[in-house]
This record gives sequence, C-alpha cells and structure tokens, in this order.
Amino acid sequence: MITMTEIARLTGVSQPTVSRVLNGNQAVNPEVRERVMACAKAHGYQPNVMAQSLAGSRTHLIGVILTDISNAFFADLVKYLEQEARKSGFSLILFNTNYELLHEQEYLEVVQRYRVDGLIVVPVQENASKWKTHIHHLNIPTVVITRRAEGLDSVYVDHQEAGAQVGRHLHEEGCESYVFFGNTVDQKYQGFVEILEEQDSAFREKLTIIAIRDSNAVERELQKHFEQHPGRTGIFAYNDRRALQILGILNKMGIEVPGRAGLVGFDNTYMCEYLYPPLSSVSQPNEAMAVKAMELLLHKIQQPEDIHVENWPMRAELIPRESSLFRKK
Amino acid sequence: MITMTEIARLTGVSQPTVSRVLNGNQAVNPEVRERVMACAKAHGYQPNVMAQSLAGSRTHLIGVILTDISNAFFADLVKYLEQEARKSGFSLILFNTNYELLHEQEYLEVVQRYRVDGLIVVPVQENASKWKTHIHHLNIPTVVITRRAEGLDSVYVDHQEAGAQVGRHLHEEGCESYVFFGNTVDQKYQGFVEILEEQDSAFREKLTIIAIRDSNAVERELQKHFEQHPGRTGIFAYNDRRALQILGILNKMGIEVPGRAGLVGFDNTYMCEYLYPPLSSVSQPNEAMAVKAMELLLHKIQQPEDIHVENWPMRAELIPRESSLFRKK
DNA sequence: TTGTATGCGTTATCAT
DNA sequence: ATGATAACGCATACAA
Repeated sequence: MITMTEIARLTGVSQPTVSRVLNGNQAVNPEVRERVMACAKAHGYQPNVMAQSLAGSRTHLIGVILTDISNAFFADLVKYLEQEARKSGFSLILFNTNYELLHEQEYLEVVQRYRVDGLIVVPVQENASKWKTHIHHLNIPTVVITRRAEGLDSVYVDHQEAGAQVGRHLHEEGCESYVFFGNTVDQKYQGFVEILEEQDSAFREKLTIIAIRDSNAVERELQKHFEQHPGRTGIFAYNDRRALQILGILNKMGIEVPGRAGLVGFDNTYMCEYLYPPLSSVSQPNEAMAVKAMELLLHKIQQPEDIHVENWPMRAELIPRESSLFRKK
Repeated sequence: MITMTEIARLTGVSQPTVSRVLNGNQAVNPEVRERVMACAKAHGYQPNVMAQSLAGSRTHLIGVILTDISNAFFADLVKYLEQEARKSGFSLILFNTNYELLHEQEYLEVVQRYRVDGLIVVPVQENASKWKTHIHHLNIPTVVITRRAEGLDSVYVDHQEAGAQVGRHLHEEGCESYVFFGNTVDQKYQGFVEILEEQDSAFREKLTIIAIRDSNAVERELQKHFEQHPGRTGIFAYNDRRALQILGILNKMGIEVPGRAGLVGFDNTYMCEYLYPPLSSVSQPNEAMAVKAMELLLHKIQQPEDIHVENWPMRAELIPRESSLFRKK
C-alpha cells in the first residue's frame, strides 16, 4: 500500500505537499496537484487511518456494544446505526456481550484501545453502579440505546406508554378479561395495568399473569382463565416470539382468534403480517432511534464541551391487525 | 488516556522499559516491573492500537462486509463471527452493503484505510469480475461466506444437497405431488428436482413452481394444484419467511397440514418450533460456518505465504417437524 | 506556494 | 537489565 512519502518521492515534491493535495486543504500549484492526484489514483492510494489518528485527528470509529446481535430487533437497529454512521464517514466496530458482564467490561477496554470517537451501548444492566462508574471513567462520548441509564444520554422507547396503548386497544375491542405474558417489573406491564384500572376498577380480578414458558403449563393456565372468564379475552405478550407460541397454543386449544381472544405482540417482527391471523403488534421506531442516537453522539463528538445529558423517550406504535380486531358478525 | 512515555516519566524509567514490562517480554528488574505495573494499573493504561499498528504490528481488526445485517440469518452469523474473533483477540469492523454495489466498493476502500488484517465477506455478486479484480488487488486475506466465489476461499452451505434432503424427505413421507416456492436457478431447486426425478420419472408433471409473492395469487395457484393432484402434496419453500406465509394461506384455504400437504421451510428460524403445526425446516450450520471461516482467515493472516485456496461446502440438516410428518391414522 | 522539522504512541534495534 | 535512537504514516506549525 503506497504512502504519502512514496508519492512524494515519485512526483518529486515533499510529503506535506502531498498531504495538502490529498486533503484538498491549501492552495497548491495546479500542476503539482494534478501530478500528485494522478499518482495517487494510479497507485490506489488509501490513507492510513491509524497514522491519521495518531497524528491527532479522530479515528472515525464508533464502538457499538450490545447484548445480542442475533436478536432481530438489535440487528435491525445495527443496520440503521451503520447507515447513519456511514453518512458521516464513521465506521462501526461491533461487540456482542451476549449479556455477560465480563465481556461487557472487557469490551469497554477494547474500545479504549482503539480510541473510538464515540460509543453506542445497549448495556447488560444499565443502572449497575459499577458499569456506570466504568463508563464515566472512559471519558468517551456515549449514548445508551433502547435503555434508559440515568446520567447518560439515552434513546429508548417509552414502554409504559406502549403498554397503555395495548390496554386501551384491547379494551376498545371489547375485551372483558385479560392475560399478560411477561414479567411484572416490565414497564409495559405497568402501563397496561394503569390504563385498564382507569377503565375498570375490578380489572385486577380479570387479569391473569403468566410468566412461565413451558407450552403445556401455559395451556393449563390459559384453560383455567378461559373457564373463569367467559367474555372476550385480551392477551398481551411481551414480544412477538412469545405471541407466536401463544397463537400456536390457542390454535391447538381450538380458541378462536380474534373471536374468543384478541392477541397483541411486541416488536412488530416481519412475520406478523404473514401469520394467520395476522398478528397485532407494537412497532418500535428502530430507524428513528438509531438516527437520534447517532445524531446525539456525533454532536457530543463534535462538541465535547457540551456536557448536557439528554433523554429521548420515543413513542412506539401499535399496529392493529386481525388478531385483535373484533369483527362484528 | 495515559501513555507509555507518561508512565516512564512517573516511574523514572525509560519508555522502552515500560514497553517491555507491559508486554511481559524481556527480563526486567522485578522492582521496576512492579512499579511500572502499579502505575499502569492506577492510571488505567490501555495501549493505543493505532500506534501499535503503525509501529508494525497488526491492527487486529477484521472487516466484515455483508449484504444485510437485519436478516436474521446473517445477524446470527455475525454473532458467531464476533465470538470467534474475540477468542483470538480480534475485533470486527462491520459494514452493511444493503445489496448495493456502490456501497460494497466504497467499503472495500474503507477497510483498506483501516488496514484490517483480514476480511470476511458476503458479496453482492460473488462472481462479478469487477468485484473479484478489486478483491484480489486489495491483497488482504479474505474469506467469502455463505457464497461460493471461485478463486477465493469460500465457506458455504451446499444448497443442492440440502434440496435433495428435502426432496427425499417429502417423498418418504408419502407425497405424490410437489410445489416448489422460489427461483429455479436456486441450487436448492436443482437438488430437489434431481433426487425426485430419480424416484419418479413422471415427477415433472407432478410439480408446480410458484415464484410470485402476492398472497391471493399464490392461493389461486395452490388451489389449481390441489384440484389437479388429489394425493398428498409436498411443499418446499426457499425460506421460512415464505413458508410462514404459505402456512397462513393453507390455513385460510382449509388445507390440512400435514395431512393434505407437507410443508418444509429453509433456515430453521427460531419461530419454526412455535408455529402450529411446528414447521420442518433446513438448518444451516451457522456456528460451524462462522468457526470455519474465521479459522481459515486467521490461518491466512498468520501464514500469508500459504496461497492455497479452500472451498468448504458444508452440510445443512433437515429438521423434521410436524408440518411434514405423515401421521398414519 | 512549498519544504523543513516535529510529534503522535508504539515497537524494535542497537548500544551500554 | 536498560536507555538511546530510529521508524511507522501522517498532520501541522513554521520558515522560506
């Protein structure tokens, strides 16, 4: 790979002159400019980012540390992050923690070694004090994405509001009892419950919470619920994967969807529209999140003195499909 | 970020001595060693990869250029690639071409600028001569993955053999007619057809090929097929996404699966086991491919003189599930 | 407009 | 065992 010094030798000028030409910076003699450019092109010159970075400029590297790239949701996010980074001439150096704190810690060191200009992170535990201390010590512009970490710029979806949307929707579609699949510490659950309690003070008695995964056990729980609640049941699953499993179980049980039970998933995975019936789901604004996160990050990179911390809760959107729409007969 | 020179100043030794200590290389005075180590640890020293690389060692960067990270299959692959890279102390710098040749070309330049030690690529068009010339000019150890590029190390799945597996399976499960969803240039199709022609010389007349995507149009085509072929029908879809759509359509048509039609997908996506009925699918050995690709690449990086080109066709495996199993009543 | 000199943080080759 | 010194490829301040 040819270097500036080499081009200088070949064209009979000094290396800084080559630098000027190649960076289009200063006023250079047009003839020299042409000669140098021609030589560079002929030899396929590519600047050595390592040297550039050493000499004081930026690395144009953005470290992306996330928990699970094989998760379609994160993979989608990465796609948009990469797209945005590219627009500004940055490249992504990617790390997958696999939800392991040790890996996360190690990667925090690796990105330091590469002197990344900025960091976009999906933390394993966004509010663990150890992690926060570590991050703050790095002194690298950082944006947390899909999670809210206090004291750090965060771009995420307001899950509580999303849960409320689902609750409102199922209620409007005539559901008289409810099943929530997932963990009750989930903000989705909080929003779901709150809005429905507003509608119906006896709501709690009409709610079944299922956290187990085993299909047979789930079927038993559902059976029990349907026996106790004759009216239409609204089911909210914390993600589409889970919703898919439930759809299969309902199918097997002979429960009519959406007639007897309305189902809503989360993440709006591509498969939703292909399922039978098509699955209602909550769509997270992946591209918007990526764009905003990168925007915040680049701003911090360019203006390091701006120490202002921003929170960007974004709104998810329920995409109603057949699985939860009450069709009057 | 503290440097070796700074540590040298603080501990009253020379910078090269610090280097020796930190690299555990030479015999150094134990007292000095301890002093330096303590100082490094206290200040959270991290080597500057840019400087290391400039000074002659490797960048420990592996460029990963692929077509679509948001595709679950590639995302999964990346997960394993990252895992393997990490084991050997390499990091991934990731690029998503989005199937655009211009982006691919541009990224080929970017990885040069970063002086990556090696390249793992899913090309947009693996046998375009322009691309191949470009790749060869780079003179960077490269492994092509999921595709077979002649003249370049390639790790991929033998789709023809995979198609044959599906054909054999459906035949064994008592199918008397067949539907293939996809493109006939697909190697999967070739293998599928070949094996079935061996079994039944009149096979071609019993085969319907559907390439369209529109659900209504697909339904009409299927309807026609079922009217003409009363026996059990074996359906092979080129990927799970498509299989899912078909499952929905069959459901809607009232076609019993697997009784009236056996269905097999491709990629063995996580959703297969949650579908109703669970979907038979061909599993690509993602982890094995990633491991092999990285192994080949690291070998080439460490032994650049070994110019030997290797092809690694790997075997996919049909995972039979309820959707294609003939249950005798 | 152009060349000289210097420094970035390492590694590596010398002496000592 | 350790310290000078040079070199990697580039940017930049300064001199001419």
